Amino acid sequence: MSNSTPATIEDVARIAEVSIATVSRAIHMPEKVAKSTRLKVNQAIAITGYTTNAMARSLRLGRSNMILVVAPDIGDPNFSSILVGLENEARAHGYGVLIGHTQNDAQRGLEYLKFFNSYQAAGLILFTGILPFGHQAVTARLPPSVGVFEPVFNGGIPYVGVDDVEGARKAVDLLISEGHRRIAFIGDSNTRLAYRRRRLGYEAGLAAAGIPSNLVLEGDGTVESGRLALEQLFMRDDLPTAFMCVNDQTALGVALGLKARGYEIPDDFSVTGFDDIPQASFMTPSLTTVRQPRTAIGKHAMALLLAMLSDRAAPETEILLRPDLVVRNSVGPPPGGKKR
Amino acid sequence: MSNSTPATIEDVARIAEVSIATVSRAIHMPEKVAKSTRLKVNQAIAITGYTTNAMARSLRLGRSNMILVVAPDIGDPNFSSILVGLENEARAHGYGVLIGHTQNDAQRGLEYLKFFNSYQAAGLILFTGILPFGHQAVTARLPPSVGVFEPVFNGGIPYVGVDDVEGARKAVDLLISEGHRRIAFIGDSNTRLAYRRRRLGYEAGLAAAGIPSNLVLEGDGTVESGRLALEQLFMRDDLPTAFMCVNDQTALGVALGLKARGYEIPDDFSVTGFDDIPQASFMTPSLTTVRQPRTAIGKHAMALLLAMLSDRAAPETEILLRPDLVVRNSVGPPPGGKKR
DNA sequence: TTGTATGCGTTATCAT
DNA sequence: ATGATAACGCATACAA
Repeated sequence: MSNSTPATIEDVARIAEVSIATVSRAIHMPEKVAKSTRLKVNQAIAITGYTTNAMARSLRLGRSNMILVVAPDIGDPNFSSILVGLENEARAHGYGVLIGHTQNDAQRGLEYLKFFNSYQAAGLILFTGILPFGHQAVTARLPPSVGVFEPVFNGGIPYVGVDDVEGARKAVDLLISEGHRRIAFIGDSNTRLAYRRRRLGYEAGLAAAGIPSNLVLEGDGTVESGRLALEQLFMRDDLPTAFMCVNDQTALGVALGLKARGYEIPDDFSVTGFDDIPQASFMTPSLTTVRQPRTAIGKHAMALLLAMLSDRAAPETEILLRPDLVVRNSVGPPPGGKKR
Repeated sequence: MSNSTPATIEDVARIAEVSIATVSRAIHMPEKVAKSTRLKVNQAIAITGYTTNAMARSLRLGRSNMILVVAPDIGDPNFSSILVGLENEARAHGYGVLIGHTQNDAQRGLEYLKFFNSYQAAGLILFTGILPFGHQAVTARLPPSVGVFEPVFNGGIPYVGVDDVEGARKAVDLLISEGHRRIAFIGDSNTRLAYRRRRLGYEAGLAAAGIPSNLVLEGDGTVESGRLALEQLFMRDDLPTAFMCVNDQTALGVALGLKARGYEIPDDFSVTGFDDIPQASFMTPSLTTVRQPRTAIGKHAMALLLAMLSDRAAPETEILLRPDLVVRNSVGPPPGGKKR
């Protein structure tokens, strides 16, 4: 059965009593081979337990069936669920997933470019908003690539993400429908497009309800920044009845700060987040937030990349998935009751 | 600069005006080559931006420098931090990390054996406690493999984990030192060795303090099972003052159940967990638990595997890292106050 | 429909 | 210290 050295195409050919060319054809172009021979070959494959040597194949083809997935931080809790989608889709099409994380280190990014080259990877999935390798030099002829979450700096690379505007809009709309009029937005001043779009959704919602622009504070997306923003608001004595946060971490910070000051959520204040990270459902109160369909994003990103590899058709440049509002317990009517 | 087709060893040889054999030597056995030639070669490499074609190399060597990491569920939040350790260590030694998840599906496991073969992976990191491929057939000659968290069923494979007994011991000892005497253990009836060991630590702690064996309930490690175990205890009207849980999920379930019944933690009951999953620090109250040094586990596992690959020395069979007790706010003295 | 033969880029063996 | 060359396993152009 499993002999010391893996069976090669020659072993199969010998047993099937055909040439190696025929074996190769039987595998890759079955219709070009007589039914009877095909049968013999398949039997021989079964007997030997033959598996194509991917290295030899890639060498011959000048391209491997591996996809390199580069993320700034593979330890990010959001990353794994995306990875699931990526991996499933890749595997289903006979591709392997090679992972690497850059730790936001440009040097490391360059290393990965070499790596990519060395492994003749067929394509690239990019998690960072920016190209991990020096833009200028490489941008010209980049391998088939797909971004996840947001456009890759310098453009030209299609990406799969979530409709942040719509997601944010759903959150404000909920708040407004509960009767809130003074709604603060705790944003993220980083340049990530996703964050800017969430703010856009917030503003659009306000505008649609005829509410003049409200309080916007920019943090940096961390728990701490949520807490800080809250303190600022208290200092300015300019309190909203609801806090709409650019992500769940920020919302967590706000919730923690509110609790520390002795307030109850959602009785005294309402809070919403964005992303639906795992702990969102375990906070007290559990957080009303906007869910990123992570596995689906991974799946779509990989599917798009694979499509680019087979067709040479110009890919869609942007695929936005529909985010869902996850209603939990951090939102209620404002203290004075539902205004209208 | 970055030409349409990557530079090969021949390009380098031509520019350096040496043979390809010399280039190869200059790279892999620099001491066997004259200093002056070495210099020329290095310059040529710099000029061309040459990177070894990993496919060709692997084909020639009969083995690639890729490590296959197989986990039952790469979406598990615990997985990513381990992955960081694995990836860093691998990369530092010039290895790539190929990932796959079996979804606990035996069929999928078999598929990965083929995959492993096809990619000529140099080694295997196993997350499951059991071999993903049919044991009997393959066990005989398995590739160099290392388990993570716990021994791989059927043994023979070294693994890196945490000292569960010691970790559990630290938790009971804390509880005991706070004055608790009636300490329930909510376990996990699954066959995972780690879980059994945690119970062992619990019993050892009790024994050391001269406390007769207490209440042990077996769940299945889920949030729900924690809640259920709690209900059973209430039904039996046989309440402890502290709940020591086999993992954080279970502890979460217990905490939720306690809260639902209107009790305060840690005033009415103390609760401990194990693992230190991300949400442990965000629960209210934050959970006192035992931390798995995840990144370190990954790092050690990969280091061990790599060592096995270079030395052919028989590896240590078990590496147990020291777990740390993370003291947060879910433990206090029992209601009656610290006894004796 | 099938077989023969070439080359993909390396490393290692054997000469020199 | 260096060079020529074979072989790794495969896919395909070309011949039959």
